[in-house]
Amino acid sequence: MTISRTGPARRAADLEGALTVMREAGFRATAARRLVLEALFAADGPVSADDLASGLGGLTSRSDLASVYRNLETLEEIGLVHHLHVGHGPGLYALAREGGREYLTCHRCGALRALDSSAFDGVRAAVRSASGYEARFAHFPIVGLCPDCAGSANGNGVPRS
Amino acid sequence: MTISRTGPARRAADLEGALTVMREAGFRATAARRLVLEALFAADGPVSADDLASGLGGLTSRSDLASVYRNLETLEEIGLVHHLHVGHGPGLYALAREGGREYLTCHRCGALRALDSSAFDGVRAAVRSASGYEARFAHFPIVGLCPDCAGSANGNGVPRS
DNA sequence: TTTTTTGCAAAACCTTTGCAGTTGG
DNA sequence: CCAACTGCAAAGGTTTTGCAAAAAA
Repeated sequence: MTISRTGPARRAADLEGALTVMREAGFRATAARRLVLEALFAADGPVSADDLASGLGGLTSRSDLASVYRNLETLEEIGLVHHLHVGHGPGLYALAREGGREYLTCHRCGALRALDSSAFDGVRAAVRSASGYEARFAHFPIVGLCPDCAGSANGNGVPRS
Repeated sequence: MTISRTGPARRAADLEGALTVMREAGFRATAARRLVLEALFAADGPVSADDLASGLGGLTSRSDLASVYRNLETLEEIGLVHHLHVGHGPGLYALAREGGREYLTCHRCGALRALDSSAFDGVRAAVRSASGYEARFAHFPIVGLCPDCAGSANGNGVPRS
């Protein structure tokens, strides 16, 4: 499957709530899925599939990378998870939130900033007026220079993309 | 090398002009570079390294993919070429243009639209006001629904990202 | 001649897939 | 019990790298 047909964001308060949602959606509550969800709840921002499979460096238990990918896809179909792509790195996954979040990332320092979708309404209007496109920054963030990097002069530092 | 330190856009009118710029920058004018440049001049939009190595499907001569990648990197350092990333696909390369171009792409149909950087000034202002970030859409385009796809209802079709 | 560049092959990186064995319901 | 799911291993697509041979200046 090449397409991830993302469902609407469905918020679960905790692990058990998420597993209940899974069962209601007709999926099984397996150990592998529990591990992925535990790691997602433990993470404090979007993380890679490899981070999740590695147990976030000791925070949670290790699991199989292929299963993590398969389960992330399933969780995303259900609407419990969403993912985005930052620069040249691996895809990043996070628990979905009510209303949705969209992102900005700094090409100099790699900072990733998440805002509620509504914060981008003005940007969307500007894009619409410039091009007619209806922009979304949930899956591919806006890339630019963050205020910190813009502040610290310009010629030094190691750009990340 | 992980970083492509893009030089300022430097426009060359034709193949020989581009090779002259290369020599002035201290690089050799080799057959492999000539092939890459020929293909870039022949292409009518951003194309992948593989497209270039394959001779654009018969339009130009085939060449070695690894050399194409190395030469694209060199050409980008010099400022003759720039590249961007669209969705999940391979990187796309094009000859640089005066003033620079930035992009929008449609996540439904894959359309890629290039505009002069100045067309994005309003968008940049909106991003600055929402977040303080100084946005650039030259390397990672704005992703959204193009007017055509937005027009043709919404439920069908095959999304490309 | 000598330093740069090439072409091939192999590796690296992220992600997907095939399949036999396991498990949740 | 049996369809859904797992874990491993292998493959896929893009890009990078090592290295001996070739070629530009």
